[in-house]
Amino acid sequence: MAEETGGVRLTVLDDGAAPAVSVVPVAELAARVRELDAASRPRWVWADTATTYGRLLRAGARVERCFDLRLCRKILRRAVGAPPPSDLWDDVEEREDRHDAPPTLFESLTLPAEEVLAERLRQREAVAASREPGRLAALLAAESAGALLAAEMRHDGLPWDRTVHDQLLTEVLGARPPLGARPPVLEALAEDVRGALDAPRLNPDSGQALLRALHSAGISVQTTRKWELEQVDHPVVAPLLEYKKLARLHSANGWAWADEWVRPGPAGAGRERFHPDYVPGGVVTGRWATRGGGALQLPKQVRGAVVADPGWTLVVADVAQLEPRVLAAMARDEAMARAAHGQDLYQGLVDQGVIDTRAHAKVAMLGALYGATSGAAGDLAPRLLRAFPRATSVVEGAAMRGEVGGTVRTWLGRTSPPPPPAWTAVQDKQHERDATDDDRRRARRLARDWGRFTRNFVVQGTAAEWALCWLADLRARLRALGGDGGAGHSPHLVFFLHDEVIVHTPVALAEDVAAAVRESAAGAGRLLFGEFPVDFPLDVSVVDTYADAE
DNA sequence: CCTGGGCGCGCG
DNA sequence: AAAGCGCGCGCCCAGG
Repeated sequence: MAEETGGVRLTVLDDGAAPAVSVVPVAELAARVRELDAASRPRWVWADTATTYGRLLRAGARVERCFDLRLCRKILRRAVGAPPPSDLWDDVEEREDRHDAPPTLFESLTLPAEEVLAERLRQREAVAASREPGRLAALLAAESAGALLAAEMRHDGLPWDRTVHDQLLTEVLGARPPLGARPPVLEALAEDVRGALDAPRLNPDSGQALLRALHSAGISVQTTRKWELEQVDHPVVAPLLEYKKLARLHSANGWAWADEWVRPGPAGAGRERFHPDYVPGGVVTGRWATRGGGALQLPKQVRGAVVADPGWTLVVADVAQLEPRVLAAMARDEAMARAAHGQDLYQGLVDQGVIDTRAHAKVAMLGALYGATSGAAGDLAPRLLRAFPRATSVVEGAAMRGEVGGTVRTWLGRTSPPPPPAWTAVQDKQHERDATDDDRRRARRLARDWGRFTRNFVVQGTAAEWALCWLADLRARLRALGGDGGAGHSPHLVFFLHDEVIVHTPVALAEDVAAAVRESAAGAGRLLFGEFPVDFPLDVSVVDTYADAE
């Protein structure tokens, strides 16, 4: 599918048949797409899902499957260096690399029909010629399914009760202030802070001024971070920490935020909608990012404003300890999979006698995934190595490749970026004749930094692939439960956060949805890791408000 | 005046 | 206890 002036060009490719080309006027597009999708469940191919599918959604059409050429190209370029450069795509890639593209450019990425077809062929050849075509193909399909879902969730929005939100804000901040002013409670707390520090003109939003005022009052902190302030015994600490917490709420998810991101919902829904702008593939590891609205940082404080429509409910599900489970599976580490059997992997480590307490198990495991070297995590690392040599070798191997400037790949073949030129320059410098100890220290430090990145990349990236497979399968199951998948009357996904989903569903279907969520999780595990015995247990709650999910 | 970096904190 | 991964965003502040 390619957009043209006044219409959209559809080219139907059927194996063995000649391509059938038609140009559909925009006014007829939705009906035509619905008809084709129902008749033959095609895989729609287009340059960019946000552009084209966004338009289709607004016109009232949903589709089952697609290839997002822009996202697939990004993956393929890293993974196999193909498809080859092309002037038409270079612009897109450059803009993405520079991160300075105005959103409007992204939102209207269209290409000539010939280019869409040519690019699809180039990508198909690149996959076929790759080392593991099956896995890469699965990754491209999952990425594209994610793109469909992101567009749908953006379009449908997250049910949001502005009244609850406003009450919540007013309760803790006081009445809404004029634009740019502090709410009364914040102003009072600022005054308390000024009094306690004897700094009458202090603006507590200024980190530098605050640090100076703390020092003047005889408080010797290095930073103004929360955890450091918590160690200090001084009357300023309580009001200052409260100020920081509320100031954050006010600026990040306050009234101004709601004005910008919450809009009226569909007619008859009764509830408004928060419309975040998800960016599939926006993180190097394959996780989604967001652009505006901060949907991936929706604080627990305001989750009470996420409320189902009357007659509807929310099914909230999250995976317990996704990343260590993914590591066990990709490493084929059966000992670790045994410890991961059941709901609580960290307790599993204790029960298997690997580590003494659950708290230690958590610290040690996260340390292994992130590359902690010091503190409790560093001390516990040898125990994990002895208990789970296979899993350990996967992350250690990834770290070693990163430290020497190599790249690593996720389970399905998403490839890490090479280190930046400045990194390589520093590594080269340390071997020159006039290199100083300082140069060598710097090079080693940067090498270890990059090693921690590649170490985490393989696990975080594979976890993101699991989550995409989970989403794609769940989306299909929900469509089957609810007819054509329109958001008006059938269960649909409204939120996704790395290892957590929210489905908005008519109350009568809540149990079916909960079952679907579990089946999809099991299916994602089998799709990626076959019969390797690793569980992906979910915490599922059926609630009226997100705040009530555990 | 705008822009980019640093900081701090929200999320996983 | 407080560093080890990936992000976005709002705020200050220095530099142009």
